Amino acid sequence: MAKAATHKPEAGGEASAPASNRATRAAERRNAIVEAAMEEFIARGFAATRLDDIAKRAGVAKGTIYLHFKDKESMFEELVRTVIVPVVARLNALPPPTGSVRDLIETFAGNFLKEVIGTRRGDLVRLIVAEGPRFPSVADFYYREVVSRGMAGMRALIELGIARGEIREKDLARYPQILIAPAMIAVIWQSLFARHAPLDAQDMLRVHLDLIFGERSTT
Amino acid sequence: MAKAATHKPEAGGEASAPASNRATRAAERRNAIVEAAMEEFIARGFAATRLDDIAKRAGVAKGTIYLHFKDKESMFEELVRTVIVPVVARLNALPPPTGSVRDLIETFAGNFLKEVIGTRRGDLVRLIVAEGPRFPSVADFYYREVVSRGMAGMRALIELGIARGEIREKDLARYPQILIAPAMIAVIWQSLFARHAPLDAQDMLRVHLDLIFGERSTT
Amino acid sequence: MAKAATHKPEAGGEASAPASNRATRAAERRNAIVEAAMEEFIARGFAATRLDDIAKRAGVAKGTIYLHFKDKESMFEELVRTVIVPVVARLNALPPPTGSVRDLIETFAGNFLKEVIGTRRGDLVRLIVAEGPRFPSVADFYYREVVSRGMAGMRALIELGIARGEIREKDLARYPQILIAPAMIAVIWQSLFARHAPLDAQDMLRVHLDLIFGERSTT
Amino acid sequence: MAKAATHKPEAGGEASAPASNRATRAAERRNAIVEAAMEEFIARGFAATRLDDIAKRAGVAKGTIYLHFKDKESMFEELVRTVIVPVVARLNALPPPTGSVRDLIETFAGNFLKEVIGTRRGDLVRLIVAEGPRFPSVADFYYREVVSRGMAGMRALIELGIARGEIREKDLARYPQILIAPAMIAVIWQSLFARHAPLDAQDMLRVHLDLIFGERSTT
DNA sequence: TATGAATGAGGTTTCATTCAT
DNA sequence: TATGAATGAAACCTCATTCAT
Repeated sequence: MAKAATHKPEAGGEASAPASNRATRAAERRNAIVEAAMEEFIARGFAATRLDDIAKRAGVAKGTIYLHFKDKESMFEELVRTVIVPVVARLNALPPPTGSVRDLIETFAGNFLKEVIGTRRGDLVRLIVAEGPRFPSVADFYYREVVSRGMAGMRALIELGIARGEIREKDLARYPQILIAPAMIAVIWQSLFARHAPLDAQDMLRVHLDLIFGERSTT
Repeated sequence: MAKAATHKPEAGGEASAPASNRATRAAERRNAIVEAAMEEFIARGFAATRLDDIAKRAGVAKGTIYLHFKDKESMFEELVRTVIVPVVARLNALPPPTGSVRDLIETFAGNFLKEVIGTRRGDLVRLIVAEGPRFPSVADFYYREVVSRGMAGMRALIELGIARGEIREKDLARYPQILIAPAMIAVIWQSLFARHAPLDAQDMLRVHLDLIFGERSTT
Repeated sequence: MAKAATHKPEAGGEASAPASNRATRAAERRNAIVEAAMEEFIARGFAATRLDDIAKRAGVAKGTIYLHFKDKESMFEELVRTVIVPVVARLNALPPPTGSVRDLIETFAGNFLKEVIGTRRGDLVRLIVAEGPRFPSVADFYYREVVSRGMAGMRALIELGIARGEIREKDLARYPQILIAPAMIAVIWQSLFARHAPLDAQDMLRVHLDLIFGERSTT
Repeated sequence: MAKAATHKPEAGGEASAPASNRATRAAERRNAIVEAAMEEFIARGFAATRLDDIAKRAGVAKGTIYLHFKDKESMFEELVRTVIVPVVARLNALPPPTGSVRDLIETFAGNFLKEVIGTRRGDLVRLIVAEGPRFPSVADFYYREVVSRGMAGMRALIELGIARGEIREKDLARYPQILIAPAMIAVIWQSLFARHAPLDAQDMLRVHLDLIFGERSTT
């Protein structure tokens, strides 16, 4: 890690020039492997994914993978971690609540849908659902880092909504899952049934929020 | 094991035991294989399941599987069909709507939760979510036989609820998924996070129905 | 084992005809694998031996090896056992001592040399010396089954020789290894240095016995 | 580690430290590699030894090995030579025979046992026995430099003993191997069977010499 | 000269599928 | 029909060797 700064301290300005010492290139390779592995694992699941294909897609030799990961299982586990970390960072960087709770949730969930539905991120969720039971450590990590935090955040918002009188159903605070449920369903729906019956996730979200907050009077 | 007596059971007359003829025994074997395969596929996923284990669990020889199924893929596909058929039959045999729509849904969904959450049937749902993208024919079949019918049924109930004034949110009829969402979430939640935070699916369902129908006045 | 007699009880006389039911053929295959593995392990040592070559030499597919042995290590261990067992049987079937102790030892050791020096059996000894430290279980087995028994037998003979006045050096009974040493040396010598300086093991044995029993008066 | 100071030690004058110039450091590295390789080859045999481990143990990078040796095989061959050379030097520097032949042999063999049994040198003997057949050049070298010289020396001693009347068995001169045999056996015994039955090599040697020279009258 | 990341051939092992019995 | 031994393609993983730095 500290090595990155060692051999070629970048000389100050000028920058762009060599652009790649050993450590940098190693990190790039690792990233390429993570990228490629994500694609393959999502497309085929853990067991059916071949390291050969990951290597080919990442543009490295098979052996190179083993310089970065102990074996296929560890690769899968670390990979999920690696991909999830920025998501967590995002969650933590949420702006403080201003405006109505409904607007807040609508904005947040809207963004979520836009960034998740039909994207690789969404597929990652499905991958975790699919492989979780075989990779308890992955499920645990996902629960700890994403689910439990997300739940806590939702609960806080719901309580705020109740306090402000926007939400009437007081028991909702006990089940923040209800708030998330349609989004989850949308994610799964898209990857399984999109070609039979596409789903307008944003509109469905609006209807769902109407159930919770009551229908909008004017908008 | 008992097989010693199996080989020529009808040695006596010609039709002495019509119930236990070749066709029946074959069907029994096929059932045993289906049962065993379900368990294994659910426990390990398609790719990681070994035919050896299925055969062992079913108490047949490995070769026997190939007398009933063309290959592993076909077995998986047929198997999902086989298991789903009774579910569909159930859906079709629903009693005509009597009483309030809410009671109807509550009863139905309550039963559903009881029979699905934490049972092999629930795992089947997760299995389809997991393997669907690799088995479009499975996803298609599931959509056609279960999802689309379920959706249609839900939509009909919702429209009835709207007509009777039990449901205020008219747009809900466009998204019957919202009605199902918490149940789906509960299924997935149980298999991934039950040990971190068990979920009272029945109670969550009640809260969700309160959102849709309004809180119960007396009960 | 008992299966060998099951399916085709050989019909009485006639014999030669089918000659090979399933169990028999399996045993033949196993033998072929053991034979081939011996050759390869002796020629290259454990680590450098390829299962591919063993399979090829045995005339079976690579996978077949795994029907008989758990993995390469177990194969090596079981193989040494398999090959050593008849040797042990031989040792146990030695005739009771008649004639002079010297004649007895000379005959026995002579036969030993004839059957071991320059044969695969001799190479097995070298193999055990070579791989023993990496396969304690093999060394243990060899010590228990062959070495300790051989030592005990030698000691008994030496004590008999001392009692009869044929052997003067009483302490020899404490080191039966001395009796064996030249034979062992001969085995190793042949496989390492034969082409530089062939060794007449039988004659060397005679000289060694002269040291122990005194030179023969007439012969 | 300490390497930080290594890079330019002679920065001062031009010949400030002639002892620690490039050539010397290279030789030191080569020695470290030889040492480390010996340990590893002895512990695992040729094929199972990894250059990675040798490099790690020697404290150099893997690539450095290739600056000193062409490849793994050459390294093994050169290494045996390197380690054996001092042994040969020792043999050549033996003091001229004074005192009785028995004392001479007893002293020499006693020292040999002390320095070889249970030491790395003894393991080297076993290593050569183990790998010799796969490395004829090693066996040849060992025969030429050590065995044949040792044999010649032993033979001279035996002839001296016969001439002086200390040894009665005249044919012994044809088989100096007999003199060495117990020592060889002891070496092998220790590395294979020490934990089952430790062997007092010095005492066994004494008994063996008693056989050759006759029991000591007084001592 | 020294490094160690990268390579890829080659090894062990697994497992879906076949087929003689 | 049923069996299960046998097959061999293909997977994962290792490690001697190379080469840019």
